[in-house]
Amino acid sequence: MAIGVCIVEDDREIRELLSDLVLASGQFDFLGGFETAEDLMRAFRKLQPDVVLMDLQLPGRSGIECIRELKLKRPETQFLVCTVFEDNERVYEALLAGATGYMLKSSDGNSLIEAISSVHRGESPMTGVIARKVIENFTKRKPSVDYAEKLTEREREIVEYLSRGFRYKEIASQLGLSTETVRTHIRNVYEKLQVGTRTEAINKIYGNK
Amino acid sequence: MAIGVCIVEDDREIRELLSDLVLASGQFDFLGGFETAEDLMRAFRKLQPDVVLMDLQLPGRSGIECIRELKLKRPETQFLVCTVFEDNERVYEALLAGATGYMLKSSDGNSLIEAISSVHRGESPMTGVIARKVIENFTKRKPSVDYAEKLTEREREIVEYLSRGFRYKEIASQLGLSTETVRTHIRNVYEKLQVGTRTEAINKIYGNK
DNA sequence: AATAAAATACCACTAAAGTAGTATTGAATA
DNA sequence: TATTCAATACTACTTTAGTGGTATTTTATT
Repeated sequence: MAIGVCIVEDDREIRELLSDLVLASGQFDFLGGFETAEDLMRAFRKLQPDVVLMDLQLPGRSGIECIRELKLKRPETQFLVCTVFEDNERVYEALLAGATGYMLKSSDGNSLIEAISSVHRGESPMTGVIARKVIENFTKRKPSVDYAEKLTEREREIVEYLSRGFRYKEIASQLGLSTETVRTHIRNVYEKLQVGTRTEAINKIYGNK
Repeated sequence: MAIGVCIVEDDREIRELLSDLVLASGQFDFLGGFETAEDLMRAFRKLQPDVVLMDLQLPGRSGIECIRELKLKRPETQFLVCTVFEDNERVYEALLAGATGYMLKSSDGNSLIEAISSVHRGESPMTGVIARKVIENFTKRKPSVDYAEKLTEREREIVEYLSRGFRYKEIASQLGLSTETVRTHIRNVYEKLQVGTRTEAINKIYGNK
């Protein structure tokens, strides 16, 4: 069964160029070219594409937002960004949103065709320049602040239980405390972390984001 | 001025194969092949290579340790890993240590030659498979497919919001639903995952550690 | 055309989480 | 020694989360 491919690109000429490329290769099932993110989003459910070749700068909703939403709906679809930009910020955003490949419009046709197969195989095609940006971005990512350090021993202990989904009274009985004490500790933790719920606290400390 | 290249590889046959490749290309100034990390480290100061082609599994000190030390001494030198391994952990470690390219021994000669020029130009040559691992490593939040698969589109979407700590009514307004609908979806999610709280659901899907 | 699954929505209820204020005790420390 | 911090604990209250039952509409599938 052929790989279903959609293209989102506002410039008509480029869109047709890409469509021709995909069609001419004979390896894909071309499902359609779209001018805007909204157009794709409307058709997405019906088409269920395997790969979406996506420009980032679009009229209306940005390609990045579009990827974020659609990737949630259907994680199997691979989003291959194809744009003229290769600035750090955009690459980073796109990948965080769920893109798994990042190519430049200046790439030659064969590379693009190969990139489409490649993302579909579960790889992440990208140029060496972009790969370097990705690496720089993620080797520099430091654990910002160690929130856990702000907490006392007891608080850390309790947060650990919190993160496992224990109830206040369960934590209390585990640690031999009163439920009210647990409640107080948690209140203090939230105050220190500047959060208001269990989930926010866990995300802040264990960095689930 | 030609690019100065060193090779570190314990297998003599492969080392000579790589040396020949580098020499035959005519693009590089081949500075020497080394059997161990220690050997390179002794000669490093004198040679001041632009690019080091480096195996990771070596007798004595590991390639990763070697990169860590030498990259500190001379950041201009680009370390291009060339190994048989492409497991997540090793890729991650090598890049953190200061490698900027990661190729497989199974690559063909031309790709390797091109990769050497590429790292020297400030790019990060790597295969699509490795790029995917890098991306996965730094975007995290890889929902366990087994559980996520059991959920419908809408449910996955809502769980994502849940995991970020949104309240029912916040999710509802984000998605343009009634709070009661959100509540119903979440109830169904809990039923499918056999859990009873938000935190348990998140841990089951996104994996707590 | 009939059926199943997904998405939507409501009511009523209980349990748990979170907010606010306060207080006591022991240990460390300025 | 006076003070701060960590740990303990209480009352009283509001908000959010989770449970159970039910029902309508749309979309896919047989």
